[in-house]
Amino acid sequence: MSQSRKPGIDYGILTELIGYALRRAQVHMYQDFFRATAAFDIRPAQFAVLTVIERNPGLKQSEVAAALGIKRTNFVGLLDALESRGLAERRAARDRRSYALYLTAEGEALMRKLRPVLKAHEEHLLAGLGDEGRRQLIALLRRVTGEAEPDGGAPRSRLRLVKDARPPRAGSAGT
Amino acid sequence: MSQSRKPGIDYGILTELIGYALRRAQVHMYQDFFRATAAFDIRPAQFAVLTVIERNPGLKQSEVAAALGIKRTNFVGLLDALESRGLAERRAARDRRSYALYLTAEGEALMRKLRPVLKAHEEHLLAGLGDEGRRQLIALLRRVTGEAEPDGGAPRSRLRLVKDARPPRAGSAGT
DNA sequence: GCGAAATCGTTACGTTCAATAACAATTTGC
DNA sequence: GCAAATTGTTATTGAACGTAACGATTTCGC
Repeated sequence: MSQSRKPGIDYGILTELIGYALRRAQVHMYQDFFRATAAFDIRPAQFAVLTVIERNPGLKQSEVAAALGIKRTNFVGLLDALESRGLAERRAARDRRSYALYLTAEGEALMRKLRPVLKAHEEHLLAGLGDEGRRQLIALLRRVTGEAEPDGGAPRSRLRLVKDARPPRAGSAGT
Repeated sequence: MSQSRKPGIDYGILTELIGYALRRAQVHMYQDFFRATAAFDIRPAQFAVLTVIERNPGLKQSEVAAALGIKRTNFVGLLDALESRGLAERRAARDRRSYALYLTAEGEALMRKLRPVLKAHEEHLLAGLGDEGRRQLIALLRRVTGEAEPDGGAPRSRLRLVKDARPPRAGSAGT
């Protein structure tokens, strides 16, 4: 678990592979997520589900699952847990094959408490990067997954580097 | 699996959380890893183990496991697989409780073939970032896990940003 | 309309990954 | 020399993720 790089070990090409650095960083943040949310007993996937339901009330299960890249078969148990904890609920939909998903009042209250906790957890863990470092990191990560920048981008210098700066590539983060 | 962001869905705070972007990027690279190495039937953890053994021949199991943040109980099966494929071997060590680990000739040959494949896989997937973008990304990721820069750093501008650049923080990547 | 095909949620199942507990063999410390 | 620690191992558990199949319902082609 604690996979800090051990001194005296030669990691060879692993030091150059971004995939490896990515995995390590992800494990690191994952662990700190649990540390930060220990009082709430919530997992990252559960938080993501609650967020999507909260912001898009009335979606059906398969839509929420698809939005998060979760197989709908695996989503069943995930939602069962949230529903039995009284955080989300399945309501009857027009299409009687499906359910429309909503947060309960309790679910919304939890999210109001959880959001600042998670923001603080990230600030805590990423303090060393600085504001611009954080912006850079998230922009780079989005490029890795081939996403465009979310609209909300202020027109401030967004990914300009001191040297080797590249014009935005066709088909990716455009204007 | 294919967790591209769906249009028409409001992801709320998830768009701001680096942990979420990190997980998505990691899944993305993980999948491309398998695509790139399909002909070799090797998994990321196996590659990491082979790398550490190759660069540090003679280490004992617990040392390799610790270097990669793997529990030694889980390392047993991992190494069993590599050994039964003839890629690595356990040799008797002075301390008769332990084994000294080495690559076989076949293991070394595989690594010679695998390294360029993985470099190409990363270049392919990260082409959109540019050289400086890749350097930046790996530097930022290392900071997330609280590591110092590996020595090999050329004195070229290493993490300077156009604005909001911060002096290197005490205890992290100092010059 | 009506029957075939698709969609939706669900169950059952298998695989992989990571964690804990316990144990035998061996080495180390006092 | 004997208690304590280390090393590799097994057994077992739980979580995460995938596939196959099914019943209920809706949609599509005609």
